[in-house]
Amino acid sequence: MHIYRSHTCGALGASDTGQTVRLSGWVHRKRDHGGVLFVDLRDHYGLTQIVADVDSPALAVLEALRLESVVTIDGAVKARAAGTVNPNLPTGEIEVYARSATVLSRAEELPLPVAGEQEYPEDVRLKYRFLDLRRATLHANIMTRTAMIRETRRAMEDIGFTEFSTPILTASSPEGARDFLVPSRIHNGKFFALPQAPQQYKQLLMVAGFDRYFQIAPCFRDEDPRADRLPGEFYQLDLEMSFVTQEEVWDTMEPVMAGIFEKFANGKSVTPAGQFPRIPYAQAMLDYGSDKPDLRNPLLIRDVTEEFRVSGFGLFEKIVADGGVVRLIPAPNTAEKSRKFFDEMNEWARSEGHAGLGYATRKGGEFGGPIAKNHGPDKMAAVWDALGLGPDDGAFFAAGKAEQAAKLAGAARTRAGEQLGLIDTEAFKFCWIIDFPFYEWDEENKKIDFAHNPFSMPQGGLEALESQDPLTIKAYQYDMVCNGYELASGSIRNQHPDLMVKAFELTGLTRADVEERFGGMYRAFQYGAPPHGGMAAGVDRMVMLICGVQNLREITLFPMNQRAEDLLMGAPSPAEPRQLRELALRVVEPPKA
RNA sequence: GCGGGUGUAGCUCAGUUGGUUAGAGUGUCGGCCUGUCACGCCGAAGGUCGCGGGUUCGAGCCCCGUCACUCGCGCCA
Repeated sequence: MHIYRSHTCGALGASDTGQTVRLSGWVHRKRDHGGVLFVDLRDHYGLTQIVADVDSPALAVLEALRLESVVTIDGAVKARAAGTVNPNLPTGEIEVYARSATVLSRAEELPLPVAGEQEYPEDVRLKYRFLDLRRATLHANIMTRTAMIRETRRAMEDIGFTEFSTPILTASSPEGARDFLVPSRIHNGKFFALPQAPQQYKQLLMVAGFDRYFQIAPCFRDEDPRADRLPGEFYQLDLEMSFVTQEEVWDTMEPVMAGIFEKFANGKSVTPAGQFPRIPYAQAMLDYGSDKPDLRNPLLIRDVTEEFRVSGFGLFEKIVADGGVVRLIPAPNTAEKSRKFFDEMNEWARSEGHAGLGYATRKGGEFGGPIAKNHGPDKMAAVWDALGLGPDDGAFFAAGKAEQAAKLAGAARTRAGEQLGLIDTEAFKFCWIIDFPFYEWDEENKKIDFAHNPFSMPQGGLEALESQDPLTIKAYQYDMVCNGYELASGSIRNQHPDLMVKAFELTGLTRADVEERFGGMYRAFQYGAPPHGGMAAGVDRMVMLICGVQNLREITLFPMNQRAEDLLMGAPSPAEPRQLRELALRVVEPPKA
């Protein structure tokens, strides 16, 4: 017999009754009845109940053992008596009567319980991540993550994509996020950068003629994290295609993404491939107040600017007169909601830094609230009729400059949908947000800057760049959005050197700047570059959605904390003086003690 | 860098208007228990109420500062 096990802890069933077996695993739980002891023995595959009574030498061994110690059990499979079968356990029809128990590794008192799902402080979980990872939910999430990545690879290869690994030590990109730098020993004073994304490499692969590339790519950005944004490093499904239009990218990737989600959605509905709504950016900002709308929320923002151009409500009238807008967020069937509900929404808006969120209540056709009083019931009724709102529908109002009002309206739409229980939690609703603006106004530096990817193709090409107001130019640039999360971002790339230079010139850079900063790609485009485009999808976010968790740490093996520290490995840490000497580096501000 | 929330036993949390000795559950340790599966019963240990200052006869509770964690804003082409 194998020295550690004949079966795993998830393998035995009624048909194995009578067999002599050997199991190894962790002591998950103990139930000590004095004369008889039950141990739930756990491994990766499952739990098996071990029994030891006074006739077994295993009793004394197991009684003295702490939870999470590792043991080998020799014993016999016994069918459980009627009434003692555990229907909640796959191995619940049997138990193993222990003849002997061999301790392989003793556990100290645990800083973190493995059995059960009690919440535990983040720092303890991260410091003892190896224990945390034994816990059932996290363990299963990690397996789901790996299964999803395997499925992604299979799906991409099935439709003719080839996976390539691109360099991790590469050049700093002057645009975008803060880089992680790696000092060069051979070239003192010079630095590698870890890639924020394989963007330039994948475009070079298209120039090199590989046609369809993908990679489950590690990406590195030295920016502050969020619950849905890991500090330091994360993974993307990165892909690029040659000789394609943006519609072909969408048509190619809808089946891949819908397919992965359907496979792991566990009964939840998924927007079918071929039916992802394609919503222009400007429309999304009007209807949802966001470029990553949650389509599970049925509420639609309405523009009521014209209705308040002449109004007894002086505040809104003035805002409209000053060129601002008024947006309405319906609050359906809120006649029975207390005043408190509406007031709390207003307080919330103020706490988010907005001037305030107006509201009007309606009950049986009667309007309430200050906006309705001042605007007048007849004019309010006209608004309600025009928008098709009902006699028991209230509404929230966001007024101000177009951009701020849209942002507030979008946040209020999300919050109202949540508070009113309108979000369908059993669905994954996908859409594309398309036609992003190519440029935006950089208020800080008082200049035009790229709104998104500077390598995107502007719609209208060179002609648009030369003749149009830059801020009105759109890009062949798109995001894939699911349930309010930006899951992927992509574009058709600009592969014409002159067009590229012109695009950068409008942001204040020169041809020489472009040649210097993007030399490799600029050179590549001189020697026959195919039209190409692609996208990159956040693998971590996909797994997070499927696992139904709100935080990326619940689906990541060894995450860093919010201050970008690895508490398990103790990173980052000071460098040895010898290392610094070799690199010709000096730490000028010593780390705080 | 900025804003919100939290901080009380190892952990999850309660603690009234500022009032005597700060509690519960869980875990740990000890004892009992032959059919449990979140086993049960008895007992014990375990607290600088994050830290510093202030107000007060009296502070876990009020005020100021600070630190940590966390969520968000900035940032993330």
